[in-house]
Amino acid sequence: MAVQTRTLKTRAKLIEAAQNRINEAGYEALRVEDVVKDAGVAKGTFFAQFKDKDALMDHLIGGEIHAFLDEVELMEPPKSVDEILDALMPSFEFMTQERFVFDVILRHSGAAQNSEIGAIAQTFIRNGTVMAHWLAHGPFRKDIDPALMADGVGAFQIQALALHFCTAHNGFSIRDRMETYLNAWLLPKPSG
Amino acid sequence: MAVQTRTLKTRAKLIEAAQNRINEAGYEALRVEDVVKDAGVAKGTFFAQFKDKDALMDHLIGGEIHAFLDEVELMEPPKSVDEILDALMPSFEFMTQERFVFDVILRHSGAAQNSEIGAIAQTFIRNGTVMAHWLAHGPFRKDIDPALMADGVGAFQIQALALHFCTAHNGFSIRDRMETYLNAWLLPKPSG
DNA sequence: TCCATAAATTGACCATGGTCACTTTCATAG
DNA sequence: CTATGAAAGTGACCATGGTCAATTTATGGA
Repeated sequence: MAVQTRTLKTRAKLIEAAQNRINEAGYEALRVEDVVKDAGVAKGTFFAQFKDKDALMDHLIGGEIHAFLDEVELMEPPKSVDEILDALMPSFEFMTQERFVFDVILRHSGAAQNSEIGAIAQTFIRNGTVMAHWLAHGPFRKDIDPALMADGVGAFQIQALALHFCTAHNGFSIRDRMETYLNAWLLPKPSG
Repeated sequence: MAVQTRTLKTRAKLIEAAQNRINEAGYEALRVEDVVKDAGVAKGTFFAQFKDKDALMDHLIGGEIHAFLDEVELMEPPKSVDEILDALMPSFEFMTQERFVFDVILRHSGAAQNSEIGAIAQTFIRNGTVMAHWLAHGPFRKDIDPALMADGVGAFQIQALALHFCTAHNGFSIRDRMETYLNAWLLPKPSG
């Protein structure tokens, strides 16, 4: 039998309840019990809709990041490292609003361990595609594949975000650190 | 009053019990209840010794990585990307033995959120120091700070390990992917 | 030696994510 | 319209990490 309308409504209720709670108290404070109570369904129903709590987080956080990418995709390809950073900063701010959020992103960034690819993992792929396109058409190094360059940007992104939460490495903002990384990665000058 | 001998013995018993369990069934299967039962202490005692289960994991996994670094520090500075990879591969194998282990490492790599730096975070710092020394003395690009180069190697390391667990990106081994990354990062040829 | 105080330990208890046998609701065939 | 099987939903229950007031044990001074 096909999926019933009922199911979609239930799912929507759960997502709305969760989003409201998050708007009130942040991601970390979200409790499944609160969500099902607000949504007016039983606990088991939650887990019929989402494999686990993390799957809901993936959906919600992934959704936000996708929204940032919607903006980003409308932009002209950047002409400099600085312009790349202008494009990336909004999503960086979202990702660092809570340590918890970044942890969820980290867990899902590599990819879904359970074969099916989640929303967050998708954003990384999408991000890579956009970035590769940009890098191929901008004033950056030409000795390596744009896809590889994009891959590297992703790696440095994670690194810069991770160090942001690190007590030891402070004094540098994420943007400053990213600028250093990207200049060295996208505009190497090994002769000078 | 000072720390009592008792405490050290208790801690040692807990660590030994945990390590035995891990040797039997792996990291993911470790249960605090089993550990305290084997060690012959109450549950509360565990949490007097370790802030939480993750702190024990940090201690044990960090310890293993430190052991790899002990080996690595005895080596001659590598003369090529290939030799760097020879040095790194053993710890990569440890880190990828279980998805769970890699997740713990990820969580602690950035650094301890709770101000005090943990064993895994220490290994990343130590790794950076060794790597910076190597890179400063090897046949690699000279246009950027060795510490920055080392930072980048760390970032690519995480990336390569993360992609290893990614369903989508397979067909490449960690070593192959790292080789591509490091050649592009340490030996850029933007003119050719 | 004995007491006072701090350190260490205990285990009942709690918080919370997740499961599953059972019930209810829906869609469709006859 | 009803029977029937599948999909959806339920909530008591479980697993497991973590807490804390109460208890036991060690230490150093009088």
